Amino acid sequence: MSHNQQNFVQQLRELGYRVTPQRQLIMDTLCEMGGHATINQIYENVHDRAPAIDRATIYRTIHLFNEHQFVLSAVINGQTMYEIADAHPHHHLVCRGCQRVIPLADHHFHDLAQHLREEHGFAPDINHITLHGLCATCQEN
Amino acid sequence: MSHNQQNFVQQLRELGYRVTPQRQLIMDTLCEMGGHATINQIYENVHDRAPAIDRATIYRTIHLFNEHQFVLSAVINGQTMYEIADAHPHHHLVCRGCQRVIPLADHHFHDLAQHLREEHGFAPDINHITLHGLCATCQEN
DNA sequence: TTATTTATCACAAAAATTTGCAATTACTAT
DNA sequence: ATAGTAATTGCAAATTTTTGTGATAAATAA
Repeated sequence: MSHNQQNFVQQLRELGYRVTPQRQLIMDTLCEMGGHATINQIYENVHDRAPAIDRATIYRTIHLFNEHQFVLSAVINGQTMYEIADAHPHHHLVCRGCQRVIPLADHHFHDLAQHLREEHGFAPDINHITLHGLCATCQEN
Repeated sequence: MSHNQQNFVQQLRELGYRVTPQRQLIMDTLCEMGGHATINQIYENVHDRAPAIDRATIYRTIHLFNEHQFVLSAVINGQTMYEIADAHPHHHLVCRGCQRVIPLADHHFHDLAQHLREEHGFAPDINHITLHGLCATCQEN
């Protein structure tokens, strides 16, 4: 029932999709879960409230949401994690040594994004970029 | 049998892994395939030459190679693609409208990488970054 | 409201990926 | 060379993800 939720209903309809109880519940659940969640965690949360909802519906819905950027995805430590796209774009550095996730402010990608727009006419999705690498600690080992 | 291959054998041993015929054949195959390949394409190529090699071995081996950056992965159009890590780092812009893949030269990430190193002590893997977004053509629609 | 249309759903089946395990084989040290 | 050891493999089973399909229900128009 958040502000996001209102937009979401309207946008779904504009895109020609139907607003079903399943989709609304899944979106509600995602909002309440907050941070990163796996498909299975999402399923379990949804299933607690509506046991009849099938896994296939979770998969199809999350993919639909992701396709239209209602939900963002990132592969962290081999697991695909999903997160609601909110008003605070942020990025992650994932260390492949210790699997630590370091949040990164938005502005670091501004120059790059601007360059891509100007030189390539390409509008990058820069709401949620995940870069992998090695953190300071793990570089020493 | 390429130059890569020599390094690869040595590096595998240094990391404490064994150099098996399976691993060598999979590496050979990846070298010969060149560009992006799905797990299934890799399996089929390997299977043609060595039918006894199981899919599980392909999965385990590709994941091992990816973990140690012998092989790079990128999710393109929902499919995970694998590619040998070669001497020519490059990046991709993937359009989520038309699924077109636009190659991008290495130097665009230099500033960003330097910043991450200096400010966060983080050493990013910038050999093969994939950014998603909308290309010039698809933005008009 | 009610009827019509068609996207979406639950279920089942298929396909893809991961995991457990006994047999094999690469490496190491004798 | 040979023996010892431990990682790796193929196979089978388990798990996860995707897909096909008839029944259901959301949107639209009368």
